[in-house]
Amino acid sequence: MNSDHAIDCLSALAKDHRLAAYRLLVAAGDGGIAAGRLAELLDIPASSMSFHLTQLAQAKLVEARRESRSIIYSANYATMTALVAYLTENCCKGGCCEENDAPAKSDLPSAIANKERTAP
Amino acid sequence: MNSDHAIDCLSALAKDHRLAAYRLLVAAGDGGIAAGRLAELLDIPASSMSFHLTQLAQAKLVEARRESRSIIYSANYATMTALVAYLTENCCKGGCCEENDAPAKSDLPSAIANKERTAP
DNA sequence: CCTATAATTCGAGATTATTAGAAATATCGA
DNA sequence: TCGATATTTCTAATAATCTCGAATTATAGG
Repeated sequence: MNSDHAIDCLSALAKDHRLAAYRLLVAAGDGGIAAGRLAELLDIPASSMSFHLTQLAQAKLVEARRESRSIIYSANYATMTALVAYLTENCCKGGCCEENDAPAKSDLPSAIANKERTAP
Repeated sequence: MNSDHAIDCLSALAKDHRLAAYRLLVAAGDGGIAAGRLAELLDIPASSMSFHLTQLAQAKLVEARRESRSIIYSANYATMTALVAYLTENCCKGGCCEENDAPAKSDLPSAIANKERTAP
């Protein structure tokens, strides 16, 4: 996971409808939930649900499979695991989270990370 | 951490300038970085930097302290720890992340979580 | 008190996201 | 093939967010 993908994931989860949908999918497990059923549960129009599911799918947080007329969505746990690892490794250095063995090669551009003060 | 606060945190981190700023603050440790220096490092106007720092502060991901004329920002690790815990407990159930001892009382409204199908 | 420095707040414009109905696509069963 | 169901794509309106210069507030040092 690089910071661009992390931002995609964070954006995808940063909206109540989508976080709720994602949590329902996690709770549902590998069986997943059909798009229309999710729209029903969240009480939003099918086209809006489709829009949100596209965001989650683009971030690879969920996967879709067709099953007869329905399209069944399910959580992609690998991406969430990678997101949590990214946050732990890049955003907790030395401060939070119990252990920090992994050095986590930074993708902060060195031009920024090492930039010098103009007037010391 | 409830889902509202989680969404605040996710939104705050879901923008490149803010994620970069947060990561710089994590790297800087408790010493923190002054607002103006962050603006300089990220190459954006002070007013824009201030806008982003306000978002991070509202989510409680960073803290501000005045030090003479400067305002020094530093990462609040407790919030990131809580966010990672929220994601692990509520968004990984049974699927990702090694262990899942904590049952994590859900704040999914039961009206949604338990809603019945209209046509079974 | 005055000036310089460091930040924030204000305000308006630009950009990006979200919503939702209507139209289009795909599947199934008769 | 036809009609019903499930979903996505298109479209346009609405809403939210981001940007940044100008004005404002706070601190420090003559």
